[in-house]
Amino acid sequence: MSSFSEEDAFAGAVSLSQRAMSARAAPYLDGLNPAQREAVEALDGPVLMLAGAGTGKTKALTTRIAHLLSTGKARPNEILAVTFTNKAAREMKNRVQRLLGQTVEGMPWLGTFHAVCVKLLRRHGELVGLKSNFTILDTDDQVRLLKQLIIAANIDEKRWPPRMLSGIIDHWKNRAWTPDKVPVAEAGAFNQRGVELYAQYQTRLKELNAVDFGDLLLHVLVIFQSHDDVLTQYQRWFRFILVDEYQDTNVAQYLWLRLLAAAHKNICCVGDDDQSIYGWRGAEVGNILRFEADFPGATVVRLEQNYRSTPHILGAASGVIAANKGRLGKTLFTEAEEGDKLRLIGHWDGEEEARWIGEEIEAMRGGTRGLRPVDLDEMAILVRASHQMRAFEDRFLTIGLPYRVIGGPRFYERMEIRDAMAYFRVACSPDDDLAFERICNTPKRGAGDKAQQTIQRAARGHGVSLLEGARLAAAIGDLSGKARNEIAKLVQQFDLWHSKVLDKSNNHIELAEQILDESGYTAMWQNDKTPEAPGRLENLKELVKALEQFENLQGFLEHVALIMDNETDDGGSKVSIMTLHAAKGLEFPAVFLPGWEDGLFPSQRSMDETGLKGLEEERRLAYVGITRAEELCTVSFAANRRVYGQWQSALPSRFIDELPEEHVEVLTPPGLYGGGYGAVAMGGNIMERAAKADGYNSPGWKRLQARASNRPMAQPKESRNAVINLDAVSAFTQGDRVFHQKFGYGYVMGIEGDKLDIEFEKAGSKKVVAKFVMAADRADDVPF
DNA sequence: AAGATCAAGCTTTTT
DNA sequence: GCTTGATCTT
Repeated sequence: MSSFSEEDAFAGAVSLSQRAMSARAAPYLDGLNPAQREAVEALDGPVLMLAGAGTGKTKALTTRIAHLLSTGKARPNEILAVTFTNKAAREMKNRVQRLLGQTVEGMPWLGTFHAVCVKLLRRHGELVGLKSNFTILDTDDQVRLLKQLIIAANIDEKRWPPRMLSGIIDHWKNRAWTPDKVPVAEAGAFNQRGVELYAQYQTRLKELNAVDFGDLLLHVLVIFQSHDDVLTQYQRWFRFILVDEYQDTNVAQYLWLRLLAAAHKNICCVGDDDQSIYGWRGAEVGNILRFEADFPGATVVRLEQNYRSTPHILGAASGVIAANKGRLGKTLFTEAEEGDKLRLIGHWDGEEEARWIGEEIEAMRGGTRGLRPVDLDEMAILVRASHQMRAFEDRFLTIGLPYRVIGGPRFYERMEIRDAMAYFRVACSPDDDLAFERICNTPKRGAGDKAQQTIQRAARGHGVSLLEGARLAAAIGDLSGKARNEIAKLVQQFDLWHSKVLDKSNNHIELAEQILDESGYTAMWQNDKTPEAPGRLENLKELVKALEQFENLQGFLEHVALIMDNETDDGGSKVSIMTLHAAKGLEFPAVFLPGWEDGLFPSQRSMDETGLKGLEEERRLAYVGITRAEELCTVSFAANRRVYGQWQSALPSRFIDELPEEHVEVLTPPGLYGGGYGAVAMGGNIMERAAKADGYNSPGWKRLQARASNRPMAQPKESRNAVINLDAVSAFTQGDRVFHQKFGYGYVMGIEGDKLDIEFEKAGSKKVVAKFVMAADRADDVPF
């Protein structure tokens, strides 16, 4: 079977004039250090690039692509370059273009594993029983489907939640186990019914002409394994393979790559075993550790010169990671100036930690810390678990410190976006039962459980889609009055919308707006009085705007499933708050690492579930955290913390003991040290170190003291922005109705300095800096 | 069928 | 402590 020709399947136009390029010198090679240069120039055969944090990995990788292209070794469409995130793929594409100083048309095979697999599967899906227009389910759809199967199988969904099954199936797919390949030892998972349900789920997906994320890879792998001709074609076509973040690959991805590289072995894997932090979702560090065994004679290049951090930061990070066993081992070095030591500070509780960090950020911003003034964009707070973020959000909201949370709910995962997408999905493919089910009673159409069961029955009885089932049920009269009318109307509307989708002369953006308006979906949110409603409407507008970049609705839906990132930065300088996981690949001049307490970090659960393996992964997380910092890294811990509403005390993280003393400066909060609870917070070993470092004479202590006496900041209510703030305050009087981004609507109950005491309708009574509040009647005009 | 009230459970996250 | 889902009530 070779149904494709080179022209259409790999339609990446070759815009580079190869001969001209190869004749010229390669200026892009000049900026490389010897190791990077070696990694770039070893074009043939297997290469493992062990790239430590901040060693110019992306530079080496992109230069390698540029080199492949400009030497004429490969055309843009003959290079397979896979990443894990869209962001990484985008960045790579941009940098290759910049290196070559011209647009590289094509590179159609530079993308995420999933995006590449979608492309392959659209073409060869029939080999695993898929039509080329299959839909991609996200986790939400997946779980709802599993729930139906669990109920149908008469299993108590309380004891055996769908999420759990979804996790098990994902795990199996990560390991490249189709239902027939699941080992007996594991098959009994989920109340002995795991494999059975897995098989049913796959059957159901096939019926729906749908795949989940795991399937994208697994199906392609199965095709490669069972269709030699197809595999051979791609082995020949992808003449050079590059893999980013190799330490994060799972078994399925590993097998996939190994098959593709088997013939020519021109595979270059880049990664850092010390930064493997995704074991819990199937990544196998073993893949990178085993590379040389898999590809005998591989060139192994170590990138060890770090261009990011100061020696102290690097030293602290190396000290921690050294405690891990089974590393490939790298010794990072830098030519940077010594800089500040990593700073360590203990606090009484989580709130105080947040307060201290807030003040520290303000001080650094003003240049008070003895450093240059640091912009908020240059600072980040990296936490282990997202619930830690709240303390910071609360604190920063109160003191009026702008922040941004990275991660969080992604745009396309938001309820209103998913609802809107479901409408579009049914309009495009009336057979999309999952989508229909989602919006059938949203907004409320009087079609509750009972009505939906009737529709289901009608559909199943006649072997048709839910939409058709609804048509039948409404026609026959199985539905009660209100539901019947409403459903009949909805079916009619979908007929109209579907015909408009098919009619190419229609503008898809107008159609999308029409669907959202006529269905009553927009109105539903307009009538909603909850504080989130305006934001949701804004998101819907955003969604419609995103349509502009696509030719039609179908095209949009196809792409959206794979693009889940949400990079909406509304300008303005802000401190970033994110998890350590989200911080991988990023860097900041100043980094705060709060919550270094045993149980929280390293996470108790991680250690309980996977023992030493888990602990080592936590340690790598610590390593990732420290190495994000360029100039200043501050680790902190709290003696007490409220977890799920309960106060709990904890000991400083064991990772703190692993920080080499010579790279650490122990800070003692002014006025707290020796004051009883400070000592408690510091714990025994930390106390020792504090004593050795002679906290009272350390530069950090002096700076802190200097700051405390110089800055009026330390006294509350007399902020440096007093003028501005008072201006903001004067805009309000008691009793005003106001709107706040996070807390929603409320009434001003009192004014205290630059803060307003507001009774929020949803959030209760809060004191908030005036400039973060607007008059309620203006709230509707302001996009946020 | 829809709102209200109550119990349970709770890392890390990309596609 | 707070959100989510399931059950109860009208």
